[in-house]
Amino acid sequence: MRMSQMFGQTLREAPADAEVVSHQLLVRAGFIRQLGAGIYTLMPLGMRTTVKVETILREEMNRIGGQEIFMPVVHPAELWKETGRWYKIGDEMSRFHDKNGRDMVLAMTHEEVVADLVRKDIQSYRQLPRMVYHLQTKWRDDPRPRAGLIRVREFTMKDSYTLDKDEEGLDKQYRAHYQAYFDIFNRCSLPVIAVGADVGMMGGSLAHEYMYLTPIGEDTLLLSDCGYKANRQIALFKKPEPEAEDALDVEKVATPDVATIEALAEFLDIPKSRTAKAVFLMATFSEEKKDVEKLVFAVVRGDMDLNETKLMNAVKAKELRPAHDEEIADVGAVAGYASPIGINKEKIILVVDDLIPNLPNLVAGANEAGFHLRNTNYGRDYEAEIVADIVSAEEGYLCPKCGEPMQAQRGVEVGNIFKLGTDFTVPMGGNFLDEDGKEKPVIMGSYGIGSGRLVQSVVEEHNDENGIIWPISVAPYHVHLVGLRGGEEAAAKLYDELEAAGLEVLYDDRDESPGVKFKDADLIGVPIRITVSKRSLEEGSTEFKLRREDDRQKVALEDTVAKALEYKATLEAEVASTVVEIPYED
RNA sequence: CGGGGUGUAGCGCAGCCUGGUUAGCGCACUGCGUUUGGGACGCAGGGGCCGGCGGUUCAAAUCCGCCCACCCCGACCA
Repeated sequence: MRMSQMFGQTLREAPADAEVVSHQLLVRAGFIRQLGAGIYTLMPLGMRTTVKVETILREEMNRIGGQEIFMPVVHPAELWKETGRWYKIGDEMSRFHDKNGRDMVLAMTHEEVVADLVRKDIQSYRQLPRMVYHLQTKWRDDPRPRAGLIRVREFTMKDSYTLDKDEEGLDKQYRAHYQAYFDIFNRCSLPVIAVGADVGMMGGSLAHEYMYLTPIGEDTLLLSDCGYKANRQIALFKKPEPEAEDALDVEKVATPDVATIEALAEFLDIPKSRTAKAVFLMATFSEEKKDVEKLVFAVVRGDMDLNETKLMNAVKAKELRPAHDEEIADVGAVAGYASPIGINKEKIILVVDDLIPNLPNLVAGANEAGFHLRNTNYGRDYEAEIVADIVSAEEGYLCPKCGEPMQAQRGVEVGNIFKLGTDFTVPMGGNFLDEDGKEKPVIMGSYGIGSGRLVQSVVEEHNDENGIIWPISVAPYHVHLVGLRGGEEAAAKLYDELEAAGLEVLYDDRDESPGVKFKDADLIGVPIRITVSKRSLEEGSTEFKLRREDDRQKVALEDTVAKALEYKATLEAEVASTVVEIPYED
């Protein structure tokens, strides 16, 4: 590509609304342009890198038996009504009517379409196992797009789906993905870890998330030196052992204008850990066809944070939202001064963290504005319907496996794998006839990688103060050829020769000063730079520089193509050497 | 959805508080000339419904109201 002909330009300054380095660089270097919140155009450079990433995705999916298909981005709503997700998912799914007034949806994901294919095309166990995948646009009207391509509303995803006749088959395909995903990220030179994850709205039994560890990540992970690692949504931890203490009599104390745990601890001069915190949430349950809301009253130790994912799983709700003050008052509780003692238990589901029964003499609300109770004791003063772990793990909490303090780190979820089971094939009738003559639902797995998020994560990992430093595997070009004054003719000839040798070359033939060309080369970040100038030609040479290194090297003009091929091979071999077997961890 | 912030040329910004010539600066862009190994210089240019609507006023980028868009934190999220 001759730069003088390329659509798009580099920017000296990044737009003010780009905060994350990788976002700034992708915009400045001319890879992406924003169209709206969470909606981006891929420019020629961004497109080339994306194609590189997608090629890797295809190769690795094909390698484990994937068959590429292409499913639509617009779906009839009927499919989503069949699995219930039409009702379950809120604003995040965009809906519209076609000209006949039929409900349509923009695809957020494709489980329903796959299940529909299953019921149309799979009849026998002889047709299993199978694996299909596609690369397709997804639309999720996310409440908060952010950080460039890291979190967008419209994005391209590689999603694959496995179809099996039994759990063993699913496990086999799941493990194949587990390894293939590491291979994919390694080929992109992106370091990731796989962590246990909540199955969330996908349902199913087991899930891993592939996390790129970085402060710009939006998920929090808990990591232990012993190897335990999990998303905070589900991370376990070892609860502290409280000191034994005799239960004392309940005592009502006036606590005027003390409505928070902080204020309460200060007012009574006690640690927050000696208080019980009450949190109210409205939970939605499906009963028959209707949704029913019920107030969940959760109690955790005052210094700990409620984990809504754990709570949601504990009460088996499909949705949780903060309760309004009126809803809290309706059950006889007073926000800020609430406790389970003396509450109308008919109307609520009381859930107590499993640490609470071991904690004697906690301070809790009196359900009366301005008053708290000292020395409340679980079992004597109240009992809960559910006792479960409903607290979020934090930095420094003890590892559930080894008991040592854990570290909290942020991460970007660049991929995930799910054992879905029969959650989609049962409601949609995706059955097959098994060897034993019985009809059974096909067992599914679902596996996703967002290509844009992956591209930006690579940039976040590989950059310096001058710009991007692409790994050669996903670089938009292999070689950035800089032609300076006096070297135009030789550069143009070299450009043709390099391309003829199979190299992808970005040739800066613009009428610009050397400074501008070098700055742009650094910004765009192509791994191998070759400069041809009057100065170099006087010595009969060209100048090589790797983007990631500072030193330059003179190479005889006639050896330039060979040298470029050699560098490319070396860099590719380096990347390839990182692709290794990763032990599978549940 | 809650909190905070920003909308003035392609990008970065000043002007607004205290209303009043033709709305300004840097980069980018066009032409000419000089320059040429790390974002050059001179001269001459082009480009703006000052986010939108409404109001106050003789007069609004500037004051007031409503709306919209975008960004950040949180909530949410396969």
